[in-house]
Amino acid sequence: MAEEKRIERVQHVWVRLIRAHDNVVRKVEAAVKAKGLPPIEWYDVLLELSREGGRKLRPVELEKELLVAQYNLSRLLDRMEAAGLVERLTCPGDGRGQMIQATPEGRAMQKRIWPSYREALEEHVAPDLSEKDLEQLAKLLGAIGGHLRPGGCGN
Amino acid sequence: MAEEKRIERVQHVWVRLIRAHDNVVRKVEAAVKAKGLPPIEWYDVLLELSREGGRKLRPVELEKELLVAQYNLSRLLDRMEAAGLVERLTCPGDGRGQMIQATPEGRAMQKRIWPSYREALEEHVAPDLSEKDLEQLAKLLGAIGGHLRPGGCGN
DNA sequence: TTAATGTCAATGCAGTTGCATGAAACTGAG
DNA sequence: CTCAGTTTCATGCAACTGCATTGACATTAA
Repeated sequence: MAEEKRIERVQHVWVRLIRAHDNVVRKVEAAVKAKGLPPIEWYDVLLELSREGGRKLRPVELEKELLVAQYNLSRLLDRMEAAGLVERLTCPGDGRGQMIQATPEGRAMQKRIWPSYREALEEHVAPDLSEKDLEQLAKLLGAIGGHLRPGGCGN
Repeated sequence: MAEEKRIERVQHVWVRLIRAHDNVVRKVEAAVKAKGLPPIEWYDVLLELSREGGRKLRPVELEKELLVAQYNLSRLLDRMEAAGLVERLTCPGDGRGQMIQATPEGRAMQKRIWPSYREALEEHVAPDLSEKDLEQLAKLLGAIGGHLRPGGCGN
């Protein structure tokens, strides 16, 4: 019965987590796409590569930062490379690996995406929640997911 | 500056919402799949069909309940029908539509899935949160997503 | 009734994901 | 050094998704 009560609450969280995620992600993606900008994951890659004033990263590292499966990242980088936003450099000291680096176009694209992205977040992520609630929600969600670096524009 | 503070918090929520969702969904799906059971969306369909002691639903209605795109639902039902879990009946009074109904196998499958599903939820959704926190989290998430019916086993 | 419009569901196609595997390169024990 | 085991990244294939469209029927207005 204490058990019953618990599972019920867990279910509430489960259902609403999925619903909230769908709701928010769909809206933000739609807003960004509506401006003719690339998908959010592209931004995430570019953001990671722009940290600390621009850096090279191994795909393996990106994988961990971004929570993307290896084969998906491989193909995501294919697409971004084809679009001229990132380069694959040979990796000194490890012949298997590579270093991924944003091209100038990639950096420009990141800067170009950010305003729209930011606007979409403000508009669609919890527009009705108070500052206090936002903070509380972030804290509770943080207890569920692993840790993640802050988002933003990288500046 | 008040604006700055706000967007920062919004971003925290955004990032953690995605991270939490990924984390939880991936684990629950993996756990259920590991037992050779069908994907979660199949359960969701069967659950909806089992409410109120078993009912027929139009795809359009399922669509709204389940937050699935029309074309995806159409094909999801293809698969479930092929697996013998649901039937498409002709819809009296509307020649375009159809009524979806769980077969006996479908109802059996739903009952068979539930224990594993429940166990996975208990284990992977917020295992470290107190009852109070769960309730709070559900409330805050509820403010973000639209409303949704409770999950569970339908009994 | 008819014509225009709207709703329900299916489908072709291209793009994406998951899974399993493979090839190349690194590592470390002997 | 050599070989077994591991890590890094790519890829063939099947399944799934999103988008656009179609076809069938329903509804409304005239």
